[in-house]
Amino acid sequence: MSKSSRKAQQADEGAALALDAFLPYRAARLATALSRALAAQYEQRYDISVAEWRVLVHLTQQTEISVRDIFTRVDMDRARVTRAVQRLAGSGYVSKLVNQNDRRLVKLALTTSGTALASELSALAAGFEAEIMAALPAGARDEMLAQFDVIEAAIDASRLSADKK
Amino acid sequence: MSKSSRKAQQADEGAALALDAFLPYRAARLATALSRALAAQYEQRYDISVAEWRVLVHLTQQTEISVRDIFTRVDMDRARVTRAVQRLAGSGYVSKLVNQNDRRLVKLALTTSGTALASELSALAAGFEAEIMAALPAGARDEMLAQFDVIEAAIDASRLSADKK
DNA sequence: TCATATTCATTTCAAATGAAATGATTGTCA
DNA sequence: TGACAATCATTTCATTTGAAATGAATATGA
Repeated sequence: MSKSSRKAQQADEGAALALDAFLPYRAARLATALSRALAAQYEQRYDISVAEWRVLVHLTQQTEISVRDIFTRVDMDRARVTRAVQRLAGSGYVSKLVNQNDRRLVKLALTTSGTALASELSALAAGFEAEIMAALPAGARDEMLAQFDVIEAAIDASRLSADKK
Repeated sequence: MSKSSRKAQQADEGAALALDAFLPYRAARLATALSRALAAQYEQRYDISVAEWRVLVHLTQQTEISVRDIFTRVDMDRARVTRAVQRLAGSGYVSKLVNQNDRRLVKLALTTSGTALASELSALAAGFEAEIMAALPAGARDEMLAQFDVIEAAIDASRLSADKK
């Protein structure tokens, strides 16, 4: 079907929103494409879900951390973090201790094997990203991330984001 | 907590992957932030889900279309499209007829009220996007979408994406 | 033409998801 | 100090999700 023939099928009312040029839709599509492609690299090989992967990587950056610390920073539901942590603890990748300063908190940390796994996964992820980003000019990635920051800030700023969950 | 104090907590092994600078994670975060903020604008007001919204907008662009046409173009599962269509048909926004040329296919189209709703939603969505994108320099949006195209193409090209669902 | 394969939409079923409830702990303030 | 509110992690429960199964229709090719 040619592009021009499409016009004949256009709905008559008003200017139709072009979904392919609509940022929220395109962002969602990009995110699932990236997530799927990356997950295909590690899911079966390491039997790790996306949520578990995020927790693992997060623990690489900050250890001795609580469930709350993770889900506030990592854009996941509290329940999802709890479940990911349970599974990682069950597999021996993460240790769970009670924080003695505040016994409501859990003190999470990578075990030795967890650290090793996180290293492997980080390398895999970095390689994946490098391979993908090779298709773009040099500074494009950082520029893009900076723009993401601006957009997220704009969402927070305007009361567009309602009350946030 | 200062940025430098974080260093003390860093795990020792290798270079930690910075999640905040990792594109797949950032894309996912951006997508959910945009989706949530936009959905907050219409979900309760129109009682429409994200999936239904996508189907509706898609029908604005091409009418007389099948379920398959939608889910191949719109990055949704076939089941999800079927369900969204069922709900839209139940609400009287979309008509479902059997395509007489190929009776396996469903012929979807917006009803009058569906067209009206789609117009309202499109306007709402366009306004939302404009408000958000006002935070970025002029050409930034199109440039970003072009980069998304490149990234998606790179994912498809490399066998990184396994066999695609 | 007939048998088989393929394509389409839907349904089924198990797993993932997240909002709200729960129980345990700590903070607040009278 | 003690009552009440707030915070944390977990669990519960209803909903959503998507992979695979199903059934109907069409395509293929012997």
